[in-house]
Amino acid sequence: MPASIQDVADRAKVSISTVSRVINRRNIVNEETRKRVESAIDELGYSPNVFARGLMLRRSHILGLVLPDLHGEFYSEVIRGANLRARELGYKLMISSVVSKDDGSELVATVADHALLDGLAVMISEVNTRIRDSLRQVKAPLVILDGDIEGAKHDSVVIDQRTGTVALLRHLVRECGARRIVFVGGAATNIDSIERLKAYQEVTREFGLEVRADDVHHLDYEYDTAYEFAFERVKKWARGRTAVFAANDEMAAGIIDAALAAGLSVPEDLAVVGFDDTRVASMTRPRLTTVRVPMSSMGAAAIDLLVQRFEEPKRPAAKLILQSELVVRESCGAGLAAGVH
Amino acid sequence: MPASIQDVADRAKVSISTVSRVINRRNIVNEETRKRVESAIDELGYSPNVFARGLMLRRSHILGLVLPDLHGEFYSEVIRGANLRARELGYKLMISSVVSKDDGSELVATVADHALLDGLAVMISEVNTRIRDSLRQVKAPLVILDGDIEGAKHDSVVIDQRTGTVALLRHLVRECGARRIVFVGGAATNIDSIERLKAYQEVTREFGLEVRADDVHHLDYEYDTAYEFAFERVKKWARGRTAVFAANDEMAAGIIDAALAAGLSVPEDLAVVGFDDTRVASMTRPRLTTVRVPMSSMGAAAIDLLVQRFEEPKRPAAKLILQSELVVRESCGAGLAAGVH
DNA sequence: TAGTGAGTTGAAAGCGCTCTCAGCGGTCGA
DNA sequence: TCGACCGCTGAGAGCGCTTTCAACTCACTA
Repeated sequence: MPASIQDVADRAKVSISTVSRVINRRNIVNEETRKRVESAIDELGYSPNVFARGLMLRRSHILGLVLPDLHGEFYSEVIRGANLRARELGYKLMISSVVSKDDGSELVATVADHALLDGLAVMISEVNTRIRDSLRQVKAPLVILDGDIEGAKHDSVVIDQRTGTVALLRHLVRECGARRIVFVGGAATNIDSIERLKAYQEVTREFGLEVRADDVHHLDYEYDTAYEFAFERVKKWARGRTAVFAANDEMAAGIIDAALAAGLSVPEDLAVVGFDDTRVASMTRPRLTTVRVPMSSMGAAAIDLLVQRFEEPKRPAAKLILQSELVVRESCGAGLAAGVH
Repeated sequence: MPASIQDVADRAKVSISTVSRVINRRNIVNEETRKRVESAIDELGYSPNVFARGLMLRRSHILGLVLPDLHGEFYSEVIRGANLRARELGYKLMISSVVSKDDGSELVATVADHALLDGLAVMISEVNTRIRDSLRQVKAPLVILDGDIEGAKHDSVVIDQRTGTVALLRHLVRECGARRIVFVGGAATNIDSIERLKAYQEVTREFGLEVRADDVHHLDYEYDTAYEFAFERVKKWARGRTAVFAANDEMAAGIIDAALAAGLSVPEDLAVVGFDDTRVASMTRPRLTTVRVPMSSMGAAAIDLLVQRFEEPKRPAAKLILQSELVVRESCGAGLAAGVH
């Protein structure tokens, strides 16, 4: 049984009130008394019971982070950013994931005992009403990553995918001479995919590019799926100045490998670009032209907003927009086209 | 202010004792009363206060996971495995990292309020006395991943790196015809590196392979470092039937790319193998022959041991050994050598 | 008729802490 | 000389819960 505040008080020959005062750094304690208490604390290796404290203060200094899935570099970086910042600010981080086909009940379970959590950051990747419903019930400070819940006021961190995507696609058309762009997205309900598709439609319209019926596809963000999917089509795609815009790097890698396996060369016969700028983007050959997303900054920003909210509960809901950024490598064939033009 | 047990009691016209009994599934409550209480709970959206409960029960159902660094796929997979298993068993996971050059005090800070944590899993990657010292003070159930603390009894999960490494290196010699193996490790104090180096020495001795003074190197597990390091040496290495054994996949990828950049071909001029079987291992060209490490199983196993410990506090310290496994791809040139032999 | 025990419930203690309030001795201005 | 105030400290209430203990009701048995 660890030492309690009473043990410390006994040893220092003071009341527990005084011990409490010493701990909470109220400098209203006599110098000498304070020293006596402090050494009693040291000798007993005392540290205040978190539960008793939480019960009184209604503050746990624990923040929750809920992600769609813990797989892959993207999430790992978000966690990393959040963890570091939480540490800096004196908070602890509790992590949880929501399995993909969740109806929201699991999320509620994670969140329900929000007496435990001072605040909660949730990353939303699916347009799923159930999840939104359950989130709306959360009373603790809430930060939504990458999405929005109407009807609930909360802070949010979003990535401006549009700017990056538009820059990427314009680059494809202007610098790389693409005349047709094929879109390969994640699930049709995936928020990021939807955003990227929107930007895709915007740019194709801007340049008057023809979008054929089978130029927009929805897969699942996986390498293997993209590989198989692409393997049957790359030859067709390769006729004409076609570029493939994959909504993440993994799929782009799969498509590149499918093209190479089919005897094509990238980017000469087919340009391929990705999204996220994860580790794989610099591992493919040719290396991927992609859009960099500030993953760890997202996590850190979420924590920042949460903590700010504690300090200033009345502040109007903030929406933090993080920029995405075009990263040009070889897979788009910019160098080539520059010669052609 | 969320509803308390008293609110529920009032609404159901019973005492708080009865509410408590209903919650804790003691079936000693009258059917009818129970229903009344349950609907009161529903109507108020009541959920018990974690702190009050923790104060009484001295159990939080929160487990801690401390990792050396949250960067990279390896750790991300450990977290994932741990998170999933914790969920299954009804526990929550608190994550923290220890910055690399820590003296252990940060770790203590993470751990100190162990009233909060029911148990703790710590991954150790450096032979660092300070960290060990602070870990020895932990009284809560402790599981050490990938290391050992003498003087403290605790459960541990280790990966049998030897078996996998030996299989890998024997494969290099027997199937790929390597006559010289260069070792490129992580930091000299890194536990995994040390283990892998031991196995390296064992196999070179077994086959009577000459190990020159500059055949063993210690870098930092990074792609870039390995690339630069290798770039100056690959031509020298390539004379003779040399293979490079990098202690992780990232470095192996850097070395492959350095070799290709220097105009060599892998594995014909130089065989390169890695360790971990992370995502990059299948992204390099040629793809990496490596050793698969059960990353997410490690995390899950740690949680299992922790929970078992609660149920059976007196059980002697267990050491769970997870196997590593040789994964043969193209970078070692097995196919080639088979032809040569 | 009283005693027994099962089934069910409530009163109250107490977990370890924070915080309000009152009380101590002493100094100071009126 | 007295009240006001200051610096410091302790008593005690109370946070929301679990759990012990006693009590009450209602068969059922001796």
